[in-house]
Amino acid sequence: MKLSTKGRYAVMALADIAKFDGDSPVSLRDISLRQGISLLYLEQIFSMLKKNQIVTSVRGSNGGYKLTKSPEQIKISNIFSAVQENIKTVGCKKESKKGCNGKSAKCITHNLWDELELHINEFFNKKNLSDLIKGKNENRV
Amino acid sequence: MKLSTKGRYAVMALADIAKFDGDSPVSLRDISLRQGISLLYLEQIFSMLKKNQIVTSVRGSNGGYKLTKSPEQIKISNIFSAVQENIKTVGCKKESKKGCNGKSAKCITHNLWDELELHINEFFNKKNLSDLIKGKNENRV
DNA sequence: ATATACCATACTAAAATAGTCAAGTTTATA
DNA sequence: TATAAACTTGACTATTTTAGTATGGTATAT
Ligand code: FES
Ligand code: FES
Repeated sequence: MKLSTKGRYAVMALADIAKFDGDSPVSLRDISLRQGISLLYLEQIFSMLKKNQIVTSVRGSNGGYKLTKSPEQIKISNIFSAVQENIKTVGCKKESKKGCNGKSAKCITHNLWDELELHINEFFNKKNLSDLIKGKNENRV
Repeated sequence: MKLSTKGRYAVMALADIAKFDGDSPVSLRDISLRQGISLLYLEQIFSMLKKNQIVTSVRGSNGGYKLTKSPEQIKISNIFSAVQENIKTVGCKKESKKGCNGKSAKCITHNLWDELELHINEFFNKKNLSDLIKGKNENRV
């Protein structure tokens, strides 16, 4: 089990915007250069972030992206669900009565994975963008 | 991010053994039938569980597998690391000085993923097999 | 005008996953 | 002692997911 780059890059890029935020929007080109992420890949990611109102865009020369809210208000969970990289521990559908192995009842491990999912989502709900750009992270790229 | 079947099946199968534990060992054939997991896949998984002393095997007719310890003593984290399905949130090497994007420093999100990994491992350290076979799970398959 | 930067869709190589297949060895028991 | 049940090992493969590229736009500041 590992985190996908899509989710990680989304957070990384938004943290970059939060850090270099000013009057003018931040361009994907700058983020690409600073964070070492492919520009084309960033475009794909930001398309989703925009659709989900995490960022707004300014087109044209000197354009770029801005956060829709303050970094404190943007939770990691918001970002992950925007790029559709949700934590999905259980293989079985939540609404379905069927279990993960096609049986009629939920399996013996079902509650465990459900609890884990809750646990992780709690973590992502507690953390926001501003947590990343303050304190001991200050000197990070 | 999702859990692999290998890790989930390992826990499921061991919970099955814990539940049907008696004098005689539990055969993979029985587990396969009860839990709806491919027998051949189970064999692969149990090979690893045996190598890591989670189970012992009894060969021959009427053979099978037994837990090496009581269900209370077998933590989910033990099982996951035995089948090499460890949680690995960060893309970058722990010991390396380099970041996930090839840069010389750790990236701005590094601490976050590290914390998450710790968080998840804590959960898996707290949970053991006996948690699965008691209480509200009793009526589960 | 034109360069910069966002926007959208389609495509693809590589890696990981979720198994299967083949060919054994061991041992209880009929 | 024949036989079937069950463990053991290693290689193999189809499918899916991931992590991007590629192409061809549109909008706008200068
Ligand atoms: S994980 Fe939900 S039924 Fe098995
Ligand atoms: S996750 Fe470790 S440096 Fe980016």
